[in-house]
Amino acid sequence: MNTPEASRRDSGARPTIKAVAAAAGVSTAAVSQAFNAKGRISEATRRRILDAAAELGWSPSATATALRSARTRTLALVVRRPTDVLGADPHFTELITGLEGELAPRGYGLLLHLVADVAEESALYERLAAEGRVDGAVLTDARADDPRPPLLRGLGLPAVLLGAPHPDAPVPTVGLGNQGAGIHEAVDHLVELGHRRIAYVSGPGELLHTGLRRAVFEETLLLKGLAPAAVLSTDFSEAAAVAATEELLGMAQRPTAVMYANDSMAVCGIGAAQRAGLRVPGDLSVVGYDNLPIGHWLHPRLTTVDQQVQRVGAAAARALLAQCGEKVPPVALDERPRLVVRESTGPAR
Amino acid sequence: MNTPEASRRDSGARPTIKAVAAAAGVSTAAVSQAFNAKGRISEATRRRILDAAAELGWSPSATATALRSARTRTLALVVRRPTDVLGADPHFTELITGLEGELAPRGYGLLLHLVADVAEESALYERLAAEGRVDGAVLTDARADDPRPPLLRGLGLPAVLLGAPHPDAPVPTVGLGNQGAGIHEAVDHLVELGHRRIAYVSGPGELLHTGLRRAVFEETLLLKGLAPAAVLSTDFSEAAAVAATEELLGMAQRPTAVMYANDSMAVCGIGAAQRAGLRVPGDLSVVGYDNLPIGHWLHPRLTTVDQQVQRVGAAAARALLAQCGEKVPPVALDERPRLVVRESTGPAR
DNA sequence: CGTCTTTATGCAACTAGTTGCACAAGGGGT
DNA sequence: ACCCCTTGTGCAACTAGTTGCATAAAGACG
Repeated sequence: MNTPEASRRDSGARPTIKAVAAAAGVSTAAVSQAFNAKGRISEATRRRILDAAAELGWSPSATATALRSARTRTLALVVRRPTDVLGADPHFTELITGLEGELAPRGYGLLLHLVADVAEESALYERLAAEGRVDGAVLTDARADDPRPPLLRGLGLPAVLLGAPHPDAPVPTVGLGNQGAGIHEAVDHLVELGHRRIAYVSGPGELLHTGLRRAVFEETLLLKGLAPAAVLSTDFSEAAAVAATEELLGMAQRPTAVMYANDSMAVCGIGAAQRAGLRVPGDLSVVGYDNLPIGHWLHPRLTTVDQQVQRVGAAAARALLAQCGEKVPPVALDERPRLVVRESTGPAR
Repeated sequence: MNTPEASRRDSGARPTIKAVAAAAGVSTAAVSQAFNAKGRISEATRRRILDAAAELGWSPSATATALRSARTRTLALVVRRPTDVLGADPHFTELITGLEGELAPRGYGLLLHLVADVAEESALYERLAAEGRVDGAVLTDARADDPRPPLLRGLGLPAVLLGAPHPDAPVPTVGLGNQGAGIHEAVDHLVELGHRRIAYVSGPGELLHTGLRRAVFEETLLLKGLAPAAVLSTDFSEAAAVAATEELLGMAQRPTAVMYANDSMAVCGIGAAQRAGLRVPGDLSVVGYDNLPIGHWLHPRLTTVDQQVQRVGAAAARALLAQCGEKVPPVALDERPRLVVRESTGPAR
């Protein structure tokens, strides 16, 4: 009834460093030193302090430590989500998995926020910085004239931007090198299958990665002496993907293959094509982007471009931790996005 | 070159309450009172202080406030993710959306953690509580003899458990009432369509909601004088869903309809059936659970059960905030899970 | 013109750790 | 036996706000 275990649990108030110091018969300074492996304490004293702390179930208060050190051991991830798109892209789940894998073992936490637009996102960073709530931030979806890197730099908040590495960006950029490689491969693949009328369904034009991929798509086709059958922009929503697909299928010379800016849209596109009575890949070949797990299990299995979102997430976490003063080896991202050929692409009719 | 704007941005160190007090010609106590609408300050002084703070770009340090008040204005969401399942279920994205919608406007943050199993999850709560990093936690996936509610109660950490409301649980449970209603409706729907051999693909047996739904499935069939064609348990992974579907399709008397414990598995099941040469719903009817956005866009569109994950998330956030001392009206969850009939179900052959 | 009351403001202690510096104790060398 | 040096430990100040209590200022009233 009165084991140390029980008494620890029962005491409403959390134990403080003073309680531990009293229990071990030392000063609070000694307790602090024992926990931080600094100063000079005998191994015996150290043991005794650690035992007392374990007995009381004490860990240093994150808040007090943060106040003193001006480091919260918390990083921010802000996800921008158009109000009309209900669920966020599973892409983010993958990214978070990659980030967490690096943060958790080092005692860092990930503070997640959802915002509607860039203005709200900027206001949030201002608040997070002013309140000192986080040590750094991961910026997703780099866009042309992105206001966030200069903003965060001005706020003195470490940050990494996900996307194509860019030499003179205000904040370090993390992403697979040669971002266009996957698109290039995909176009090659389709052309080799005999496709000549290939369309591209892009994301919002202001996002850099989407613009880049679209440009690579057009350049690669040009190298083959072909012109795009069509290039449509969407807001990444499922509804827009379906609408774009229907528009493509209604063309006088309809494309025999469509490449989508992400897997979610590709899946919707396949649905739209099938609903229109077309067979994939018999009548229409489809290529996605991201290599989400679900693509492997659909019928037909989705041909897509793997850009290792998790790995990029891990690299971003490392880069950010390094900026926060942690001694962390960087993750080498020497690979490039790669085409994963599955069943949604086939010979042109 | 030297606007207040610029000088604010340039000064490396964040301004403190002292700087604001000095700028406004008052004491730090007055600044604190101005920001917290407590004590008695003249409106004129208040204005002057607020202006000075705005000028300097100052907000109270979240860390210092947290130390003094013993409240961090941060809640934890721990997602348990089997190591072999790569991406987390989009279900969580919906849940997070619902939570964030309530937390953000009140200045609360969501600390997200991913863990491999229950042991790791418990250890994490112990650490979060000992370090005082969060004010409360959202517990997902209630399981039989769940160790987490008593643990969090012992740690003195407010919590809400998502799932079927349960009167004498150690922590409040938030979820739609009459959890079985959706399954009940779905079985009715299938039986009306003439199905007699209906199978159920369940999640891990130790999860309460999955066990409950499976039980309701069996009871409802029994009321109709039918027996389940089969009931299989999986770990919620895509691979397991495909394996279960293949097993069902290989039966001597194969089922004419399959109900899955979530949409992700249902989508994989449709893929597996189509790959086996069956048509959905012509040869096999499929019902999912969750009403993920993607289900609306597939071909065939997925018949599923809507359990309003976002709304439940919002209710959970409110319930937790109320426990943390915030004055928040509770969200009424008088609705029940409802069947959404789309195209993946049809008459039995 | 002094005293009482009301209102506004500041002082100082407090939250829970961390750390520079001073000091004490013990051992070894001369 | 004395001194010095090494090692271990504690005091007190510091991080950035918040708050109870004291006090000052100003107006009202006798």
